[in-house]
Amino acid sequence: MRSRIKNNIEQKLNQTLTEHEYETFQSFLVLIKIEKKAQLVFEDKVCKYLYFVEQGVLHSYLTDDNGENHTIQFGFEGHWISDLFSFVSNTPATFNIEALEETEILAISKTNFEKALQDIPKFERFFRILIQNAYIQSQHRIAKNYSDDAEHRYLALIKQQPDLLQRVPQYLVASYLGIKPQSLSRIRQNLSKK
Amino acid sequence: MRSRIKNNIEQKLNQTLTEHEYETFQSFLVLIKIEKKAQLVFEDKVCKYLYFVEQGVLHSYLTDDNGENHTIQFGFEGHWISDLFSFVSNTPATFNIEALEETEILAISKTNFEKALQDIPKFERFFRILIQNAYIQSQHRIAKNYSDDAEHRYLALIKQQPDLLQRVPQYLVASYLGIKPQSLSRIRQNLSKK
DNA sequence: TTACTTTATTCACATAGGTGAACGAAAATT
DNA sequence: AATTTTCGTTCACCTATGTGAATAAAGTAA
Repeated sequence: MRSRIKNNIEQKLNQTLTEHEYETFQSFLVLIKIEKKAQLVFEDKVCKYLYFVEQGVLHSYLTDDNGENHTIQFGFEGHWISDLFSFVSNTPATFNIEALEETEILAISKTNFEKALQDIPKFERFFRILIQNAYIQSQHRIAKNYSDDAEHRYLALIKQQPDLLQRVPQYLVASYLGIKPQSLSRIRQNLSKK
Repeated sequence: MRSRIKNNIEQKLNQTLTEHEYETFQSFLVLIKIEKKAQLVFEDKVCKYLYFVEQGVLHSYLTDDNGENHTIQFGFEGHWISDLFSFVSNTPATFNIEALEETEILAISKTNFEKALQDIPKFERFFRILIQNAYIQSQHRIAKNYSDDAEHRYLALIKQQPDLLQRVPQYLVASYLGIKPQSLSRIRQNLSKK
């Protein structure tokens, strides 16, 4: 299996993995292929894996009391996605995770996750750094949501990820920005007038 | 030094620390006492420590392009606070951190943080769990900001932390909720009519 | 190709929250 | 105690985004 995951780990650790370490870790992973629109994690069911996206895109979203969906995160190839709280606490998930394209994923179960942490000392460090980066991003996202209006958030997003609108439908981008699709249309219209 | 920090660590690890481990870790910490309104971390200066609040309250906030402050996080006793990105990457902070009361803090420098990770194997795990919890909270905060209006967020906040308004001024609570002080006043007025 | 479904746009109107000012109350300072 | 500063409230008006409907465009299936 030739995977992006080795690079992902080595880059975060800032050191290479030995053959043995990588082989061991690899043996903990399961390869999953799912169709567009297939659902990987269900609200109210325990999320039993951490997922690494090998190829494709997923998104995690939550359904609110009005039945509306809010996209919390996109997971493109080379990124990890899960309902972390559900995973670590064995409680029902609050998020759903669904494929936006035909997608290949590497999944690690909780048992294997714990084995990896025990058997390969570097992995405790790897996961700390992985989560640390995710946390930092999350804090900055909160900060931006407080200080910038939707137009600025949209511009920043497409600047940072120019291919986003080619990969995911616009109404999900709107959802991720915290606005309605009509509002994103309006913003785009205003921008095109400028 | 009789500190809350031992409990904090043992509770997250779900196991006790040996005398030696705790002594070692303790030797890495510096006790700082600061006055109300004293500033611990400055936007644009590198944040060189992780802080554990022994007694008192701090808040981290960011100043936007309009010169307005947005409170990102409160740090009450028993919690950790820092500008994590600045700390790990040695770049200027984006957040300020300031005391809201006379406050006692335990600070760990980057050098000592790295020593702790190396010398005490449990600590890599401890910090992973610490950050993991913070990340999970942060994700849920983003989710709630998307699905709930300011009134619901306010009610959830004071339910979860009933003494908050006794400890910090109302305009900072408004800021944390992502609204203006006048709007929080209006919300409270509406609620009192119900 | 045709039919069907999903997605994007536009519009008129509604609403939550922002703005700036005025005021009083509380807290800090002298 | 007197003064000054900070904080919370209220109000009238404003603006960004939401709402619901109509329509068009794009994508998918038959």
